[in-house]
Amino acid sequence: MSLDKRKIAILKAIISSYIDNAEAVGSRTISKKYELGVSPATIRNEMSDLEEMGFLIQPHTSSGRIPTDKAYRYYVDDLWKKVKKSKNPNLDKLKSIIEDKSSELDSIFRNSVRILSQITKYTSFVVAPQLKQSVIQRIQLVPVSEYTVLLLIILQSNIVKQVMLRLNSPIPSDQMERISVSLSEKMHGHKLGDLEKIKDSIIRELYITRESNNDALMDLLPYLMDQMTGLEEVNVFSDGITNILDLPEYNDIVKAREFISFVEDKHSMARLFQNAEDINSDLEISIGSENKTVELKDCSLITATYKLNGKLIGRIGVIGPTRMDYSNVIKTVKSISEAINEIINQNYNGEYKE
Amino acid sequence: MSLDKRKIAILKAIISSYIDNAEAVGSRTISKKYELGVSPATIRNEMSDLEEMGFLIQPHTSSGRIPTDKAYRYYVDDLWKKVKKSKNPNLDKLKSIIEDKSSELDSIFRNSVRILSQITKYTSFVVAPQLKQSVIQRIQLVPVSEYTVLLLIILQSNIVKQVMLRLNSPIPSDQMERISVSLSEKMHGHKLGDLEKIKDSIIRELYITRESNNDALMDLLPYLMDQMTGLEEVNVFSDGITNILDLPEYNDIVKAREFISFVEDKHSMARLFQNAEDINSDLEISIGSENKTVELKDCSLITATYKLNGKLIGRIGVIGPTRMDYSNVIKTVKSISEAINEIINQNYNGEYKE
DNA sequence: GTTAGCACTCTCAGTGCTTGAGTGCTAACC
DNA sequence: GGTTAGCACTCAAGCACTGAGAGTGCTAAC
Repeated sequence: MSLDKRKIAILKAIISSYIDNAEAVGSRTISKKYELGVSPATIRNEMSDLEEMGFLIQPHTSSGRIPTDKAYRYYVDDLWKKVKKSKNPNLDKLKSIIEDKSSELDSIFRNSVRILSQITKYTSFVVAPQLKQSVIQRIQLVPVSEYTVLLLIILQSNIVKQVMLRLNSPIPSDQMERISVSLSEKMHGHKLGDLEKIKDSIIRELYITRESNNDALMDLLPYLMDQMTGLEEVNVFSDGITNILDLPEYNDIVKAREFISFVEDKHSMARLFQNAEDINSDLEISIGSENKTVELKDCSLITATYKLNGKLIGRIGVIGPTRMDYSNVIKTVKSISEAINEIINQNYNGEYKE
Repeated sequence: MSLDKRKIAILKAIISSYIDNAEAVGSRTISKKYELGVSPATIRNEMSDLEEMGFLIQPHTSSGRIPTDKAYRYYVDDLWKKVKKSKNPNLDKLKSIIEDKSSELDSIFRNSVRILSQITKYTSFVVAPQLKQSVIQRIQLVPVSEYTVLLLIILQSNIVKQVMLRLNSPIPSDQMERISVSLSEKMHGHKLGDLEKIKDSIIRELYITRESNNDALMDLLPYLMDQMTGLEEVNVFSDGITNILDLPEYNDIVKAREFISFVEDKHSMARLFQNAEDINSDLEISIGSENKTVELKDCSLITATYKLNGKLIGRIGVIGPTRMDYSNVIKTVKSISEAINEIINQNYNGEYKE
């Protein structure tokens, strides 16, 4: 038994209908709504075949049929061929919305997820830069008050991380710059994630050099290093969580609660993309049981990467039911990730020109 | 008809029982669970009186009774007398949890709402500093790369706001400091919220002075001022939103959705505390219909202020059903707000000592 | 190979009945 | 006069039952 043209047409019709209505699709519905030129009885025969082939299941004997994950996979692969090369006509408009007011990374991400969930009507999220891989450019201390100093870690990607330090004793203002320079020298070129490892050796080196005369620095150092190594938190933004409450599949409070808990938990979201190997492709679609996480076995995940300097640093995407409007979501995720990529590579990666 | 001792005992018993079970309370239940020494029939008579006085209502003729907002108000006022002066034995423990790892404001707030919702099992939130009232201490530009500069706005409260600026042309490094000083001179002492108003006059003044020779500054200025005035966003953190899905009153998806949408919307949350006059008291309890917002007419809100320099800058609190565990929530909100106040006044307001 | 017809299945919404929790009222009690 | 037992009454909630409707699979005819 093979997937001939008519079977494909019927399968697509069933998937479309189910995506629209979330109701099991019967043969009569198909023959009425989609002009296939055959009677319900014929469609019934084909549907029976499709079920045997694993593309459809029947919730109960006398009901219509619903697509399986395998069917969605087929549908999406087919769709992808068409969308793959399509140009994005609204790129500039999207960019200006995303970059509205501020080109701060956080603001870019927040705007992106907002617009993504507005367009798709599903839940969207960004797993923001895992800065562990980022290389330190230099360190700058900025005095704030007598007993507080702002520590800026300027990364080579032009991202700036900040930590507020509390001092036990004031640092003379003439030493502030010297300390910044010393720290920069020691840390320049190291990855943020490696700080933990090289912490002790940096402290040792500074002890040996003339810097050990610098009391203020030596006092501050262990505390400062501690604060810096505690920076690797993953940032997750999400939006449109309530959108799923409009979907009939989440009429069940228990299911809704599970979903929301999962999405709201940064750690579970971050874990989705922990194994960097799996997520190399720019656009990744994971349908139902293809998800490794049990909690998402009824969901589909469409995510895209964003890169800086060609290096993958995070993912943006949409979570929805397996019955999602793949066509729209794929296009939207693709467009928005393209927009983000252009924005951050303009702003954080060298010669920006108006 | 007056609230004699027995009526009060019965009323409290009914409220307790309803807080625990969310089920209309009958006379038999009261006489069995709470030892009042009278028969159900007597309790029935008293309940009938309490209903007439507006403390109870009956959802339908043959059901038990549930407390009205008026009853909760009485209950809470009574409770407050006892809690008011109580000391908080866990203050130091709370402080260390809240200040875990970082004393960054954002991190303090995030930790606070997390622990607040964990303890209370309701939804908690912080409406973070409205910086409009904050006074600018000085301005500092920090070079990040050839075409990017980080603008730091250091406020007198030791809070630092940052904006990333993109340059059309590089600023010579010897001018960077001079620009910082000029800007600081002009803006020192002004409120962040007033920038919009004084923007033009600052630009004019700088034109008149020798600074107008400083091309880099004059190029940058309008863009910089625009970015600074766009900073007044309100920050809202929340946690434990899913907790409400465990409550029977939110078994209804529509109600749950309304609630979550409201809490997730920063603007609606911020609006709760817009009228500064209303919220002077350190601990504010707003029950059901006492809330001005229609969306919260079935909710109670328990919030506390946090202050810097004696000046109110934000609120932290809990939203839950009117049937909430007031005793626990009031104590917890009180403790946590005390902890926050101590932390931020140590860190952001002068002489910190270990 | 396609289709009309028919028997069959299963869900869903509506109906009526029963049960139980709770009330209000009355009359008796202390 | 306050308290209580007793009783009739009310209403929601759960349960069984029913009929309608949507859908299928099979068979026989086209």
